[in-house]
Amino acid sequence: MATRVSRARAPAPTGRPKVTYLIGRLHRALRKRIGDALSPLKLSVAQYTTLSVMQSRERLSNAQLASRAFITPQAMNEVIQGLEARKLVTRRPDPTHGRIVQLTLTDEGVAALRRSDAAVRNLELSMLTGLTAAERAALRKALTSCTQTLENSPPGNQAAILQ
Amino acid sequence: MATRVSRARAPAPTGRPKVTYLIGRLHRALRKRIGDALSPLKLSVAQYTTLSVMQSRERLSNAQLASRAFITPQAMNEVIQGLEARKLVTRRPDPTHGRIVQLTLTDEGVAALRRSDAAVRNLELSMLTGLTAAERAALRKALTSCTQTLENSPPGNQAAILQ
DNA sequence: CCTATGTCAGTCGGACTGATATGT
DNA sequence: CACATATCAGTCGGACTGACATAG
Repeated sequence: MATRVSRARAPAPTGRPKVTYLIGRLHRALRKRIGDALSPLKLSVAQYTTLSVMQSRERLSNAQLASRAFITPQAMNEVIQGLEARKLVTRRPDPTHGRIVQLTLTDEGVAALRRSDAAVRNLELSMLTGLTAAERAALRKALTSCTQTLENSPPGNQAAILQ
Repeated sequence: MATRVSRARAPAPTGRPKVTYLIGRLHRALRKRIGDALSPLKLSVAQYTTLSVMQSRERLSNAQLASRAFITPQAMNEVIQGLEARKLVTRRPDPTHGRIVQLTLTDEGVAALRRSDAAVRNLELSMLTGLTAAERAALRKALTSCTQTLENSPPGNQAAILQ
């Protein structure tokens, strides 16, 4: 039979466009723009993010950086290698622990961070055009809430989220 | 009314954690979870997204699908190839245009979509735990606004958008 | 000729898992 | 030995650009 079932379908109780989808789409657009904005500075998005993390607190190990950026140490290691090759960070052994390598921003790294930060900030401001200050704050709060909920809930128990 | 400007540090008018960073982090966590939820169904996130797009309106061409998913036709083509290999979609030439290939969900595709939709919906609901209905609506609205602003603003004029 | 569409090929950034070496 | 840290190696999904053939 002619299945013209268009509106008989139960719409998702989460709202029409899934937040999942919106996040993915925004992420893609944002990544592209940031990549473009950062390309003159020869910085990748991951590198910029890492530099940002290093800004606030220096002398972190690779493992600590990875933990803060919520990626694996291996992935962070690759980012760090790129940054070190460009002399934006320095590596030196921890005086109290032979295996740990301390990472710090070089002066060049600080300069690169400052320049790229300006570019990203402009981009973010333009993106947030159309939202009031209250809406921006609410957006940050909502994104943070979602992320924490996801990261804290053990995998596989989405159905039993009662917590 | 101490509007004292601290010029020792960049004040970051966008707020402390950049929305950019929050989006990236949430996207990563979300992608991982969806991937896990979809792995029993042998579906990738991109494949699931594509199936979702096909659900609402069938008989789309690859170019149309790509446009709706906001990716390049080449990227969509690869996704479609995977779906066709798994017999979740069928391809047949457009009767009125020899070059265009119409794509439709198979019964298996509909079934796979339904099952994965349930999984993703559960995941999304759990993610949104902690947000009121109004906050969820505001989140959707804000994400949509940001995406449209980014997609509509021509590249390279971020600096022209004054705060 | 020009445009849109499909598709092959190569490449990329970012992240993952596994394995391994080493220091405490 | 257990454990954390670093790092090499391989792989992956997802997306991109370029090049090209073809249909209208």
